[in-house]
Amino acid sequence: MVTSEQDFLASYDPSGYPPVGLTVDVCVFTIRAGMLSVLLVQRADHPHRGAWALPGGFVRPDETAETAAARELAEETGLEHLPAEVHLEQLGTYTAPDRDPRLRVVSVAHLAFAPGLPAPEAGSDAAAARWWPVADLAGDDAPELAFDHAEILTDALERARAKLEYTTLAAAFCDDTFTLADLQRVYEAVWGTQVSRTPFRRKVLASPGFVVEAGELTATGGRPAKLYRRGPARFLPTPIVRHDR
Amino acid sequence: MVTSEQDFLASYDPSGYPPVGLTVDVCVFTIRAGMLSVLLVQRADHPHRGAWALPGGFVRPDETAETAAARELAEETGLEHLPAEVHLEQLGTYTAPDRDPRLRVVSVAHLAFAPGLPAPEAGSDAAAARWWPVADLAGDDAPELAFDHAEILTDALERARAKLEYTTLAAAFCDDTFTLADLQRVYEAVWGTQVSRTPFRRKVLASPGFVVEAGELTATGGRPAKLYRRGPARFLPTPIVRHDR
DNA sequence: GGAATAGTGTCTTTTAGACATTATCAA
DNA sequence: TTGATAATGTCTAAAAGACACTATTCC
Repeated sequence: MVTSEQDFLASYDPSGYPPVGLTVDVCVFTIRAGMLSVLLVQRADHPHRGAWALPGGFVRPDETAETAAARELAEETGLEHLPAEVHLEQLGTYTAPDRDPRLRVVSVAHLAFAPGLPAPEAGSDAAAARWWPVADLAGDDAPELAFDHAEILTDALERARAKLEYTTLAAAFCDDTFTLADLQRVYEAVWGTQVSRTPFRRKVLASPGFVVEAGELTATGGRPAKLYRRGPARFLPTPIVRHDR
Repeated sequence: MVTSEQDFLASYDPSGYPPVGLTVDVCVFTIRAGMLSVLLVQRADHPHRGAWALPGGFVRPDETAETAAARELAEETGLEHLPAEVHLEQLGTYTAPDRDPRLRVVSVAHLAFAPGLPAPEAGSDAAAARWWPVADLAGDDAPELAFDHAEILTDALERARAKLEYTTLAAAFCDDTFTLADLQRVYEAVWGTQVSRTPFRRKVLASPGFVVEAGELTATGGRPAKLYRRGPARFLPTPIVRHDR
């Protein structure tokens, strides 16, 4: 029986195990034109040349996976520093031995929520970079996704949808100040369903620390709406449940 | 700017990056004597000699992390094959560069729920192996945990407690047949709180596919209870919420 | 019969959901 | 004034939670 201690000793010998590459991929969601969208880059090189992929890259020796994901995210979105309101969390790790044809690459996938961000620029490793509405990634003329990124995206979507139910993370999609209608539209965009107004407003306002009044009003075509900011709460006392339909 | 493609090329050269070890750790919970318990092994070698650790080991070249976790779990519990009712899922990946003093080791932690299992045997790499009530891992005479395993355990506990709210996984802690009182005791053991009977029973029986009647009765000191088996459902239509106190 | 445990009925309070009503702006 | 959007009030139905009551076994 091979024990883990023997494995450990074997690992001191570089020939004991084949090399393992450690990367991060980031599935960053934002809402653009009312649609849930994800940032993808088009690969300039083999393998999967021309296919669209989640932004990502290798974890450097002094980095944690999360640090590397934040760096990649800032680089790909062209920002000097990642804005504090961007939410970043680990999604899961993808370890199929043949997921990269060149060598064993293990990817720690991350999930990020961001308010409106500037249009991205292509890096030197990417032919192009753009926001894709997630609805456009399912149909017949959906682009091919590289590696196992379609699976990662599916998992990220499900995680994001579930997180809106019991956390305050929907506000991470909003600008610094926002109305309750803005927040409701986030839920509707992410879930792809209608949300009924009255229970939604009641629930949000009854959740301490979800939102706090900013003291200002919007100036739009209708009655001005109160503006809110993100509150300190991270979890909802009782969930906002989604319904099919 | 270092791009991920340059990183990829560098990784073909073994000297481009220091070697990365890929391991799994498994946080397997069961309920013994009414207490939520976790399997720990006592380390026989440095580093952290004598400290208690989560069972785990290296991922082999042909394995996924989940396959490796299932293998380690079966080995440590002394079982030939992992019983089908054991639930195993990925918890998260721990990547702090210095979490192992010998070389960079990235660990994909897993979470497992198991019904009553035999007392484990120590492997060749472990001085001892035993089930620890999680309540005994917090106090003053709690054992020292190796590496970052205390952090992993904390994350696993929180995940387990949350999962009972919206999934049917509590039944994974039960034997093949069980009573509703057994199931309620699972919730109470994992959450460490009281659960009130009437709403609990109503919720369980109103959740299609959570449990199905086995058609038999217990023969105990009181009125015989109906026995149930695990149903096909994996998620609850509405959550069973925990309350503090 | 009494203790112990399982199961059911019922009452009250809370919450969800639908919908009507009022409020405040711009054109 | 009209249209648009925000905010509030109200009614009904469903669910949660507490608790009492009944049922069935062993001693």
